[in-house]
Amino acid sequence: MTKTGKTDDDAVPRRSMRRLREKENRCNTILKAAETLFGQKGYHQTSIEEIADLAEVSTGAVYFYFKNKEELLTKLMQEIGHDLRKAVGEEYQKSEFSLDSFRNVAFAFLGDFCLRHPEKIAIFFRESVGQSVEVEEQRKRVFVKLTSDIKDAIIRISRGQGRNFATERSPELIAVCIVGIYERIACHYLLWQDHSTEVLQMAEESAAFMLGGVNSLFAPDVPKTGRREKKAPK
Amino acid sequence: MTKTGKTDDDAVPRRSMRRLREKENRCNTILKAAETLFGQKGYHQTSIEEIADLAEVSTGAVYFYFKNKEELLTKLMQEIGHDLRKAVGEEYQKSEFSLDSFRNVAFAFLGDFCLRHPEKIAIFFRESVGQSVEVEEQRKRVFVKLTSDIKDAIIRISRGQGRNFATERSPELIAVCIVGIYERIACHYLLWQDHSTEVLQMAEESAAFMLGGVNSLFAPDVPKTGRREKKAPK
Amino acid sequence: MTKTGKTDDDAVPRRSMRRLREKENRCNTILKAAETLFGQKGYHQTSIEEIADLAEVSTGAVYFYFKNKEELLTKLMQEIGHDLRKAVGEEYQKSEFSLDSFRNVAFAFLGDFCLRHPEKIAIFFRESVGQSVEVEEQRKRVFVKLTSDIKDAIIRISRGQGRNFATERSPELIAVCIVGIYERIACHYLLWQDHSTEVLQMAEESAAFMLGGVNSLFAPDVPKTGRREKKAPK
Amino acid sequence: MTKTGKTDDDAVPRRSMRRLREKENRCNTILKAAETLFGQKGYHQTSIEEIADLAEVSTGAVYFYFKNKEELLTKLMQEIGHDLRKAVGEEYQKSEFSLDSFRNVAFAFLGDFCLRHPEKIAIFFRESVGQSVEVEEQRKRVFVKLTSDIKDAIIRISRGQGRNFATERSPELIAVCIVGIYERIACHYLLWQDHSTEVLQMAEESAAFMLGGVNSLFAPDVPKTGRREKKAPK
DNA sequence: CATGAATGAGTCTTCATTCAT
DNA sequence: CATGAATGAAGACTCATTCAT
Repeated sequence: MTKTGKTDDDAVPRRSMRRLREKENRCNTILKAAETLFGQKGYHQTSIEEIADLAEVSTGAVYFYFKNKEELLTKLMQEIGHDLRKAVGEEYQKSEFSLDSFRNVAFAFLGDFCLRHPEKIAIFFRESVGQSVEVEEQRKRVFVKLTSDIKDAIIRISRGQGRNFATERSPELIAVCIVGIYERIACHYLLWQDHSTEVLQMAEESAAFMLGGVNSLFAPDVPKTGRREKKAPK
Repeated sequence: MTKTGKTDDDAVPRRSMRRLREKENRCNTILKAAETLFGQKGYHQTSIEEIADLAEVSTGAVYFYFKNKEELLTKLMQEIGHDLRKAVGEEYQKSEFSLDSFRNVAFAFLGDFCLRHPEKIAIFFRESVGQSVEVEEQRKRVFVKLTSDIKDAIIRISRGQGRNFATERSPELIAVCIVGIYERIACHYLLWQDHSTEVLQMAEESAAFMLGGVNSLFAPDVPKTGRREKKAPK
Repeated sequence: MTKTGKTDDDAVPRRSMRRLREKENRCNTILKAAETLFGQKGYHQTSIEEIADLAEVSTGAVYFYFKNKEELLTKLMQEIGHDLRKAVGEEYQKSEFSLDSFRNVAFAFLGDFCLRHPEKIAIFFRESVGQSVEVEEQRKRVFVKLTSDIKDAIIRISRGQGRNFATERSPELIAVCIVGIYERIACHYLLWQDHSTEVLQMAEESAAFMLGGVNSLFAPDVPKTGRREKKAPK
Repeated sequence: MTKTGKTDDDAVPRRSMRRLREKENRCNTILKAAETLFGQKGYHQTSIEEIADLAEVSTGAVYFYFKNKEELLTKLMQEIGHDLRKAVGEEYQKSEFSLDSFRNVAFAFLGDFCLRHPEKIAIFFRESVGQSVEVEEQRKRVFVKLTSDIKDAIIRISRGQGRNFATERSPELIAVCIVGIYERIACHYLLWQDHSTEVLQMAEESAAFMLGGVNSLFAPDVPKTGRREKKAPK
C-alpha cells in the first residue's frame, strides 16, 4: 500500500528517512501503550499520563502526535478494524470462498486473532463502546466495513454454490448475524471467562451454526428439471 | 416511627403507606430519569445533577436511594435484563418450545421490545459496556442469565424434537450465538440506522438463520430402533 | 433597586433569607478575593486556586458561583463600572451640573475613588484590558455607559450655561476626552508612580484643563444685543 | 546605525554582510508576524508557533532572535513607541511649536498614524496592557518618554507665546492629559467602533479641546506694562 | 545557524459525593 | 427525610521553552 519507490524521490533522503521512521516509532509506541492500557484498565480508567509513562514519553508528546485522548482510541479502532478485516478477508481468499470459509474464518478469528490480540478484542468490543458520539461514529464505520466485507464474501460463496438468497437483504443480514456471533463468542468466552483452551471447539461449532444459518437463507433450490418440489400437487 | 396503630398491623399505617408508595415512586422516577438520559446522552455524558433535575428531586435524594452513580446503571441493567428475560421467556412459553419459538421470539424482541424501549436497548447494548469493572461484572451476570434461559429453551425444544446435540456444549453455544445475533441486529439496524420499518423482515430472516443454525448442531439422527421418523425409507 | 418589601413575599422567609445572605456573602467573598489578587498580581498571574484559598473556599465553590475565570473578571468589571458611574454621577448631581462639576468630579474620582480603591482602578484600567474578546466586549460596554453619563452631564451643564456646542458630536467627544484624562492620570500617577499626595493638585489642574477644553467647544456666543464682541475697548 | 566606512573594516565583508542583512530581515519578518498576530488575535491568544508559521521560520528561530515571547512584545512596544514619538515629534517641529501644533499633531496621530497602523495602536493601547510586570515596566517607560516629549513641546509652545504655566507641574500634567485623550479617542473610535471616516472631525475638535485646556493652565497674563519681560528690575 | 520534536510544569474545569441544616 | 451548597481529587490539555541533530 504505502509503496515508496526508491526511484525518484531523493528529495527527502537519508536523515529525513530516519526521522520519519523514528517519528512513526514514537507514534506507534504511544499507540501500543494506549492499546495495552485501554485493553487492560479501560478507556476511562486510563489517563494520558499513564499512557505517556508506559510509552516513556512526556504527556506533551502524546499531544504532539494525537489531537486528544479520543483520537488515540479512534486511531486504535481504525487499526484494529483494519487488522480484523485483513485477517478475515485473507481467510476467505485462502478458502476460495468455498463453504469451508465459515470454518476457516471462525478458526482464524477465534483460534488465532482473539488469542493473539486479546487487548484488541477488548478495545474493539468493549472499550470503544458508548464512549462518545465521535467514537461511536467511528465504531459504526468500522463495523459497517467489516460487515460489508463479509456480505460480499457471502455473495461470492453463494454464487460459487449456484444459489440465490431468499431476499435482497439476506446477505447483509447474514453478515450482521455472523459479526454478532463472533463478537458475542469472543466476549463471552474470552473476555468474561477464559475458555481459551476450548476455543477451537467453539470455532468448529459456531462455524456449523453459521453454515446452517446461511443454508436456511438460500432461496429454495429451483432444480432445472425440477419434478416435485414442495407440495407437488398430485 | 410514629407508631400509633390501634390494631396490630396498623404499625405501618396511612402516612407510612403513602411514604412507602412515594418512596417507591421517587425511586422509580429517578430510575426513569436516569434511563432516559443514559439512553439519550450516554452514561458518562449524564451528570447526577441532570438526573436529579429531570426527576425533580435534589442531588442528595438520588444518593439517598442509590449508593452511587454506578448503582443507578447497575439497577437499570438488572431491570432491563429482567424485562428482556421476561419478554423472551414468555414468548418461548407461548410458543410451547416448538420450532416456531425462534420466529416468535425474534418478533417479540425485534418487533416489539426494541421498538418500544429503544433507551433500554441503548443502555443494555451500548451505555453499560466497558464502564467499569463492577458494571461489566453485572453486565456479564445478566447476559449469562439471559443466555442460560435461552439455552434451557433450546434444550427443551430439542427434546420436543426428539433430537440431541452434537456436543455437550452446543446448547450454550447456540444460546450465545442467538444473543449475539439479537444484539448486533438491534445495534446495527436500530441504534445506528433507523430501519425500524423493516424490522419485521429482519426478524423473519434472522429467525430462519437461527433455526438453520440450530438444526446444524443437532447430532446426526441415529434412528437405530427408529420407527418412522422423517423420511422413513422404504 | 433590590427592594424586597416585607409585605407579601413570605413565601421565601426566615431560613431562606439567611441562606440568601450567606450565599451572597460567599459570592462576595470570592469576588473580593479575586479583586484583590487580580489587582495585585494581575489576571493571568492569578490562579483559581489562589482565589479560592484567599476566600477560604474550595475551588469547586468558585465554579459554583461563577461560570469560569472570565466571569469573575467580567462581574468585577460590572461592579467597578457601577461604582464608578455612581461616584461620578452623584458628584455631578451634587454640583447641580454647574461648571464646578468638573472640579468636584475630578476630586471625587482622583482624590477619593482612586485612593480608596486602587485595585479597582488597576482592574478597570489595566487587568481587564486585552484579555479576551468577551472581556473586551464587556469593557467596551462599561466604558460606553460611563462616557454616556458624562456626555449627558456635559449637555446639562451647557444648557445651564445657555450655551450650545460647536457640533452635534462635541459632547460625546468631550466625554471621551475626559474619560481618557481620568484614566491616564490614574495610571500615570497612581499605578505607575505613587504621587498620591499630590493628587489634589492634579485634580485641580486637570479640572481646569477640562473646563478650558469644554469652553473651547462651545459654539461662539451669539449675544442677542451683542455689538462688538470681545475686548470692545473703551 | 551600523555605518561602516569603506576604509579599514573589510574584516566583515561580503557574505557576512548578506548574513547580517538576512539576519535583520529574519528578525523583522518575525517581528512583523508577531505584530500582525498580536494586533489581530491578541498577545495571549497568539502562540509562538503561529508567529513562526506566519514568518515562515521554525519556532527555534524565533528563540534565536528573541529571548522569549515577552521580548517580542517588548521590542514591538519599543518600535511602536519610537514610531509614535517620531510622528508626533516631527509634527511639532513642522508646526514650529506654534499653537497650531495641537491641531497638526492631532491630525498626524488620528488621521494618519492610527489609520495606517491599526495593529500598532491595538498593541500599544490594548495588547501590551497588564500582561506582566516586565511588560508593564516597558510600557511605562515608553509612555513616560512620549509624555516627556509632549511636555517639552508644550513648554516650547508656551515660551513661544510668552506665557507661563500656573504651576511647575502643569506642563507634565497637560502632556499626560493629551496622551490620555489620544489614547481614549483611538480606542473608542477606532478599535471599538469603526468611525475612521469621521476621524478628521475628531482630530479637529479634540485639538480645540486640548488647546482650550492648555490655555486654561497658563498663568494669568500680566503683561500690562510689560516691556522687558522676566525680572524687569527696578 | 536552523530545525521542530520533545518536554513538563501549570491551569482550568468537571463532577461524583458528602453533610450541615 | 430532603435539600443543595460545598468539597476536592482527578485529568485533559496548552504552550513557552529547550536541545539534539
